[in-house]
Amino acid sequence: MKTNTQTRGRPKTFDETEVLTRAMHYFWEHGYDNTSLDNLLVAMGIKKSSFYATFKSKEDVFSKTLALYREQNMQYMRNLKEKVGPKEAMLTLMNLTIKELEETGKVKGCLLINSGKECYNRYDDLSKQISHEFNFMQDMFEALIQDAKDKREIKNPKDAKTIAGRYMNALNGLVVTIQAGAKQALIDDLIESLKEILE
Amino acid sequence: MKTNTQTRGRPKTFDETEVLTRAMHYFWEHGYDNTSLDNLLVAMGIKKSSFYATFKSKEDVFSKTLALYREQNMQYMRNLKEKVGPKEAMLTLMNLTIKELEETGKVKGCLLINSGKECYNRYDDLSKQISHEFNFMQDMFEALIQDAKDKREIKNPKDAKTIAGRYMNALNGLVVTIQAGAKQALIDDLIESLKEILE
DNA sequence: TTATTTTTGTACTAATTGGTACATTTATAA
DNA sequence: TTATAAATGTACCAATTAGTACAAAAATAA
Repeated sequence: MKTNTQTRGRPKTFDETEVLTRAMHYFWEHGYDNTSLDNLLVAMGIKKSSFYATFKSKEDVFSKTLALYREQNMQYMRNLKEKVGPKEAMLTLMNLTIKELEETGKVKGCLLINSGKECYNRYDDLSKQISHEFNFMQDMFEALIQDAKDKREIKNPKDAKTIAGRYMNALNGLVVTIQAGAKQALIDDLIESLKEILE
Repeated sequence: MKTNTQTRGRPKTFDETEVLTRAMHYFWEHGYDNTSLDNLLVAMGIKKSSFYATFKSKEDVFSKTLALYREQNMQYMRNLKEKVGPKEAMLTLMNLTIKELEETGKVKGCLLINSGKECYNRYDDLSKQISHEFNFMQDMFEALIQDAKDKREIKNPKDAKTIAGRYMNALNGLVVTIQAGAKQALIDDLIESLKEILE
């Protein structure tokens, strides 16, 4: 069992997860196609030569950021649940979108949903991966709702899978509705309908 | 009042609305950015020179197809309502998506919603137009729901604007959920939830 | 020092993009 | 026939795209 990570030659100066996280945020903001390699390199803070020495391609990096997004989100939700309970953790997903809209006038939406739409029928491998990550996260939401039901935070008699599915569907709907330029009154009512689902 | 549309020179051989309709379907299938001018020309069935003699730019054509989409949809809904009543007309929107999924394994979604997501924060003029067309259609849906309520087809005591907003939101959510690769069980329940909104 | 590895810098490729220029052909009215 | 407008065909443009090649510099272990 050698823990000797010291190898000969110049040591790596950047952390792979760190640059992938930066890439993830750039893809999240701009989408996959609309992210040029040059801009991506600036966002990641590494040069083209280092990029291709570390990763296979732009698609490879995008794929890794999708996995990272799912992973970081699930970690975030686990922590949040410990702090504020499962129902409040679910409501936080919605509240983050509301806050983002109030503060910036825009919403980015879920990276997986955005990428699903963008890659649908165009990038087979990515689409399959997105489906996998999406269902993984959906299962986590279901578990959260089940937890909230067990704790009597949610009275809704429907089963957890149904509640989680409808809540996330309405939330993802809200994002595209905002992005299509809906009026505030409609947005406000959709927020109200989201709360009702978790009652 | 001269109705003499006959002008000197070679008469136009293509109908503007016809080629715009073809352009609309291509944009609907592939999105704005992912539609290259060359492919668009093939879809429209005209040559580049005719294209630029008739339209200003690719964006100009896209903008015109967005208006056309809204117009054709509203016309379609008007006719449908006369035939099957307002509630059934609304349900048809959902049924068309279900049928499309069953028959082709894919869903295109609403052109305005798709374009809203694609143009959001990138194409200012288009975004503004999309917002306009979207709210125009949303108002029509509200009127349809009101009609259905007046005819006692819908018992839901919530006001028409709320019901229309929630129904369309859930339907647009369903599309992105499918495109993200959701499992059939989730899709089926979301369809059930859509029906419940119109009860 | 020397071997090794990372990182950088520069130059390049081939393909694709939306759009322009312009001469030629075709179909009509006068 | 002649003037006119529509349509075609061909050639071009400058910018951008993801990705490659390779030499040089920098940082470490041995």
